[in-house]
Amino acid sequence: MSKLVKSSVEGLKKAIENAMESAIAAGDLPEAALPSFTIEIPADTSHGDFATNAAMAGARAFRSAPRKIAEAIVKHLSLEGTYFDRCEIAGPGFINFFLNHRFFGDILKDVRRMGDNYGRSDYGKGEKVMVEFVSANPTGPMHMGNARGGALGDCLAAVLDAAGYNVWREFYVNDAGNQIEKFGLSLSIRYQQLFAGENAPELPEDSYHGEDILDLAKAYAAENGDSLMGKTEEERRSALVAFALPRNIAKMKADMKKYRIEYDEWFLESSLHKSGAVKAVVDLLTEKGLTYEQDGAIWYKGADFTAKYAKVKTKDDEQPKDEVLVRQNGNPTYMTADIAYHKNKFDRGFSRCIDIWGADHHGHVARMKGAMDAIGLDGEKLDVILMQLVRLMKDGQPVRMSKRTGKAIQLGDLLDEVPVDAARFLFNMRESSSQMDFDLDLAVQQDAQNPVYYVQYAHARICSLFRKMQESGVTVRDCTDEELQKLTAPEEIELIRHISAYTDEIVQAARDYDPARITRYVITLANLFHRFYGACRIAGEEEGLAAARLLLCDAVSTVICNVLRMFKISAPESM
RNA sequence: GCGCCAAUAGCUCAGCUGGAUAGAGCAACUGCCUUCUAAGCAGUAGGCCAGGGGUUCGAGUCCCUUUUGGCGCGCCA
Repeated sequence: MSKLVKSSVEGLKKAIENAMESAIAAGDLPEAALPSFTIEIPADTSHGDFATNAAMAGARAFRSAPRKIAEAIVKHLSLEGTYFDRCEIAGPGFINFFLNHRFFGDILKDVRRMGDNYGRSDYGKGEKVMVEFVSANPTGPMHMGNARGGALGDCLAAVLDAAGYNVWREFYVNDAGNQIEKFGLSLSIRYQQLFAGENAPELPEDSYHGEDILDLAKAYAAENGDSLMGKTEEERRSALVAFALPRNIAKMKADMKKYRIEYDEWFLESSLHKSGAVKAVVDLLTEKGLTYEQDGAIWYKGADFTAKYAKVKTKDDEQPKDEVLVRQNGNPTYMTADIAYHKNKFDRGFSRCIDIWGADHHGHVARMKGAMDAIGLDGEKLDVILMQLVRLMKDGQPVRMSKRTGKAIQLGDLLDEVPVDAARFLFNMRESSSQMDFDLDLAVQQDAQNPVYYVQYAHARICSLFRKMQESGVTVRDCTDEELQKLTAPEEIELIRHISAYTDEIVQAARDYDPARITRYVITLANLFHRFYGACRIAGEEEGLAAARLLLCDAVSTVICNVLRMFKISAPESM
């Protein structure tokens, strides 16, 4: 919360508690432990600026009707030294509080003073947190789901940063394991098909059928000819993977950069295998007596650890299954590497790790958290955000997005068509837990009906207004309290009230891992501004009032810019 | 079968740890530019918050259940 709002709310809470104590002492309320109650902002402003349910919450403790309790509280309430100048009892027993007008002026002064830093807080106390997101397989191009994950992860990281966390963005590259095997196989067959025609093997059903594989094989052939035809299958695959993988990774980096996402680190899974960290996990679990061998594979006895984070199966015949750590063929599974990866993260000093996964990975969540406990870490410190998958809609019809069909719209294609501003904004309008349709037609529309333009337009309008005022020598300036008192129109008050909530919105978005909250916030801010703009004029008004309104516009501009900058969306000065 | 996510206006979705008369944007209809950007504003209309139980001062919100949709339950990742 901004300091002003915070001190107002905390001061109010204290005042109410004091009032209850006084009421008890005076015999107006029976002896009882003080109930816990909340202070909230009423939806309807005629119910005051803040309201408390203290009287209703205390109905049971004080064994009395809420309105009677409210009367006792109000009788002993002192608003001395707070921003509130009156209160009233309403409805079933709410006590509504009305802010002194001085509060609104002070908010504007606060915004002007803090500027780019308005909205930032020390809520996170500098805690080191990692947000790992996208982490797409490097075996093929990124898709729509990665576009949502990218916008979500990057903006969540930005929100955490603004809320006072020390944030690290990371991309985990699965450049090892089965998928890479399959990648090599697919490349090898495509390569052979280029030279051997009908004599070449067919692509197996479960390999990669996308055009990108063929393109990579062709690119290799163009540079190196048919030299691999005479080599062994193993040599051919490793040469092709060594050629293709860096290209795919470079493409992912380029796409992410185009999407305005800069990672602190691209972490290679292969490094965990090379360093022995994966094997060390198996050894560690074995030391703890949590492994056994069966059918030539090494298994993890993790059912009890997993159970802590998942609902336990009720039926006796459905025991939670153990997991394979090392396959019969000697290769560790994805899970083993992932345990090693998360151990590595915590070893690097992150006190909290946030992973953004597609909803199709939800079965993995409880296992990974449990595994953290199993290796002596704390599964509670691993937070997984499950993102429901995106459906791409075009002409009202869903477009399929399978990597293997080769027909799917890829992230790169999307960014060629859709402006980055629009993509980042639209993907952050829905909270991660809801399935969403991405309307391609709407996103591509640059002129109208696209919410990102609604917000940008509010900013451009303010800039234009400033230019206009500048022509007659008027610029934004500090205002006296007396001048700020002139902002009394409902449109002005509503707008300032919303501005005052910004810092708290960021804290809540950080707490809930929900950056979409800020997107909605800024849309509402734009809406309130447009209403204000329609109702209140500046040019031609009395000088003091004009100056106060100009300061209000400046505060709106500051908040819109701060949001858009945080989300890496441009804020044009004219449209 | 078991589990995860969801179900709110014609459509897409908000609704903050349970609060007062359930909101917004599209779409529809009616108004508003000789004055700061009409990419805007004001207004009208639109609802058994999927159904049914329960918890309490009070439920769209919490619990149980039914129905419907999406996604999982691999020596895949």
